[in-house]
Amino acid sequence: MPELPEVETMVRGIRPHVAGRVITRVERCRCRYRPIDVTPSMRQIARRATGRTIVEVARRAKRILLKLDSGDCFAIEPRMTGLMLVDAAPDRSHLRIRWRLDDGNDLWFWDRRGLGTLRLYTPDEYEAALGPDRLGPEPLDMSTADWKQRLTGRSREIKVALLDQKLVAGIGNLYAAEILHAARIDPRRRTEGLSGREIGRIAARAIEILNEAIRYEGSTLSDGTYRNAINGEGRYQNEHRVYGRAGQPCGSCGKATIVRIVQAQRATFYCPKCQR
DNA sequence: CCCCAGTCCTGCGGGC
DNA sequence: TGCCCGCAGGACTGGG
Repeated sequence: MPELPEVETMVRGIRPHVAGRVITRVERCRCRYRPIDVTPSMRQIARRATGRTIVEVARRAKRILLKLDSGDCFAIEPRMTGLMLVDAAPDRSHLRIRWRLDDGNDLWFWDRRGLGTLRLYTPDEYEAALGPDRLGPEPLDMSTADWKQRLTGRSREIKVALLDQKLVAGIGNLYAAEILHAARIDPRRRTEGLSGREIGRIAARAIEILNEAIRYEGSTLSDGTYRNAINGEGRYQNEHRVYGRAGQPCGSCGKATIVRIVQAQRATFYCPKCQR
């Protein structure tokens, strides 16, 4: 499930192979599955992107950005099982989009479940879709004051709030659990009831956990889906303290057992002793 | 405002 | 051994 660290790992992995290259062709792959959601049409995309140079490879929240010399920008959203790869893939049957580059290499979008999306935005469209009105700030750029300001005015469970991409953009189910465990906050706590000190812990631990996960190249779960740009596995799954560990002893206190509950129809894992 | 259920989709693992 | 069903949860939508 690519979240911020996994998407950042993909961006860093493809960047040296892709930045500065000219797109000689962009096409849908022949695929027996339903085609992924692409806007505008593939014909329009090919017309606007062919012959263009990729001037920048970046990340916004959970999307990979390929900025072109025309000002247009590809935004690839992997959602659950999407991957960006260079001359590699877990298998060929789930390849979805191919960018042919002027050095003969191929950039691929691979997606098993096909929930991912491809967009080609003009600068105005980019602002409308991914600008500050639609998407919250990057958690790695947020201060405690930013968190306080954005958490006030509404009340809901803090775990649910962390998944709200308008509040903070890039955190998903796995890292929300790990951040709240590191911050020692019960995921069921209401945002209005959090003290300044507790919000400060969330701000600090979010940066620590996300940066650590980036250093480990993200989390490859037991389904093996997530891969880096050359089809290698992440290593952060070995560092998980709570996610997917229901029934196991908490790695921090060593006494309590990790509990699994459901919030907003998603699994939440936490330690009832460490997290209050 | 808040919360919930349903939608897209495929693969896998548990239970029988 | 084989089959079925539930689960995984990204973002979004519509209803209460």
